[in-house]
Amino acid sequence: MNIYDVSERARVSIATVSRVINGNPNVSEKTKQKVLAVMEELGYTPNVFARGLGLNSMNTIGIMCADSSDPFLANAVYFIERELRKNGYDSFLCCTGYALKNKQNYLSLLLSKRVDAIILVGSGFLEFNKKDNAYIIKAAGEVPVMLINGYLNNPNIYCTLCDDYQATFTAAALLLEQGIQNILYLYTSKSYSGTQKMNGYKAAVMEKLQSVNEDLIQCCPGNIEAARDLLLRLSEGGLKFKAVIAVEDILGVGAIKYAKVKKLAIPKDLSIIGYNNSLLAQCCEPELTSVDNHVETLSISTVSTLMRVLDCQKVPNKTTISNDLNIRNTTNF
Amino acid sequence: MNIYDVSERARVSIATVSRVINGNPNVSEKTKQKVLAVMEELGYTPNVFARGLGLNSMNTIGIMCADSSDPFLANAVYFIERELRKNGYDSFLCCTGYALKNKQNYLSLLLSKRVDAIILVGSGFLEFNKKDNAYIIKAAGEVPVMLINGYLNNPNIYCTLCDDYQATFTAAALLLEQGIQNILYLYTSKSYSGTQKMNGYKAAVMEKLQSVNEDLIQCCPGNIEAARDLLLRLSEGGLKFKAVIAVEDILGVGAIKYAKVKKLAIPKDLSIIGYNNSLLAQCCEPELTSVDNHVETLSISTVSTLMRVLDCQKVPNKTTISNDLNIRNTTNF
DNA sequence: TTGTAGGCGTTATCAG
DNA sequence: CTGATAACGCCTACAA
Repeated sequence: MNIYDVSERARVSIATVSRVINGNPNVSEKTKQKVLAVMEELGYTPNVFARGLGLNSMNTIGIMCADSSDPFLANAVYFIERELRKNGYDSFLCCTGYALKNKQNYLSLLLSKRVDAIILVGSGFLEFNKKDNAYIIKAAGEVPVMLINGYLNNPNIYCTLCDDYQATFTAAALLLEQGIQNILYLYTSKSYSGTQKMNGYKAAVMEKLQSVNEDLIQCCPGNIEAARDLLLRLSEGGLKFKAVIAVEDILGVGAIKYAKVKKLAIPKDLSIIGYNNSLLAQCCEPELTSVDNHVETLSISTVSTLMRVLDCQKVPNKTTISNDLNIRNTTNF
Repeated sequence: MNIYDVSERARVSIATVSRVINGNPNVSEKTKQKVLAVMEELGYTPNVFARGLGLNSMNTIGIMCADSSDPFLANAVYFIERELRKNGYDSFLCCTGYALKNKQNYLSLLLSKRVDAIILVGSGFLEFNKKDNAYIIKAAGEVPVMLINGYLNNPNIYCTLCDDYQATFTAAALLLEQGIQNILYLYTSKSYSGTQKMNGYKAAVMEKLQSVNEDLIQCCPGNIEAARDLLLRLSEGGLKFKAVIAVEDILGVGAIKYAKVKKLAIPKDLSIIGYNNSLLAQCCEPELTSVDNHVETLSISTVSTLMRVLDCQKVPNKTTISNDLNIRNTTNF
């Protein structure tokens, strides 16, 4: 079943069929209807390979995401897909994991599939060591690369970020204003957005207290038990803290579990602020105050920027989305 | 940059280059090394379109998933992707939403991309009205279709399911054995797996009590507030229940929130069992007893079945994975 | 072991 | 408005 079958049955040339398929106006209405009818009758669909061979494009965007079971990333992917669809683009999704080698492999795999652009979802794609980002910059030589929550100032790379610095700055400032001085900061990685968040926290503390206690800045694996146990150890080690700011809701939940073990009242003895405003924040008890980073807006903005890039319009290299605090019951705001 | 450039530079024919690319043994080691070196030097990658045009395959599997922000589905997609990768296949992911029309569109879109098979993740793809499943059966005429948590007995359709009937039967039986007779059953839809779950519940109740009180079977949208409010309304309407079996963890969390409002002790006044053993079950307080439906096993089994199908082996039309109860603190087991 | 040539299904350029 | 024909890049008989 190909264009020849259609042309034969419709008694026209394949060129005419091709014109009808592609909405070329240089076809008489009558011929067009005839061809359309035959295509319908035969259930004909153009072969994407043959088409791609000529056009060298499949109208497809590659999406990379380190872990689609991370609720924040999953949401972002969902919205991005939806927006791409609206614009007539399909997408490949790759769940790469966090290993650099894998990320590189998947990226070249996508390029080898001749995608029209690549979207990297989540700050996990930017390595601390700048040399390790070379593969992204190289890819941008072939197709536009969109970065969500990461920043790389290079040609053909476009970044959309939420203002993580402002978010943790505000969160810390609110706690400090209540007279809470020992704020424990829990982070998982020093990615670009991880660094932004930490800087926001430090700046707020600096502004109010003129110095930062590095003991209050702790790295922790991203699961409930690890966070809970880390806090228990720190507390037993003599560290004093009256509040926790966590860079992910799941760590915030860990802090709640810690409070439960130690029989601390929330927020009286311990205030807790999570990040991402995910479902987890509503599930726990008490419900978690959390930074809402507007993942839907972020996704929509990314896709709309990409569409303009593909349309050869001039667009800014960096777009920042503000975020705000969703206040629930783990803080006394 | 194409096969001709390579052949020219390596001073061999394109056929030889093609042989090297495809690992054909009929190439002298010396020639092979020369070609390999040139390919490396030029950074050559075969064009997938040209390749697909001849072979009519891209080594790509289409995955459809109603909502990748649903934790259960997101997990399944993650594992499926991983397994496909291991087997040398790439994948398209489509997040279709729940509207029939969209599902149909995405399916034909995937077929038009010439995927080698299609995996439908989640019971959300089987409609109650059998006629509405015709598009799936039709697709199976072109490529193998894998169904996860759905069952359709048709040629070229292969189903992998968790034993939902057994799961709810066991859950209900355990509660009944404790003397709890009024078990409220919360479901979200009458999909295939939804029906299986309900039948399991009913069978257990029938066996013990010889009759089922239909008032105890309630449909509820899949979010915390809806579940909480529904239970509040039912309770105020005079309905008595000492336990809740929910077909999703999120509804179980809703039940916990309900108990909190009514100041009911868990599990003393109200036992609750969730489903999927998701992260949510660990986040809430008390932590939720939940059916673990082994999503990783389910995914692995699906992909391995698919690989055998693509390898033209004879495989069963239906594979069932057993599941078990992860007992936490919302029950007194 | 290597090379030649035909075919895969479209699109696009010309010529009519 | 329509048709013939040359790309597009690869694979694979078949021939040497």
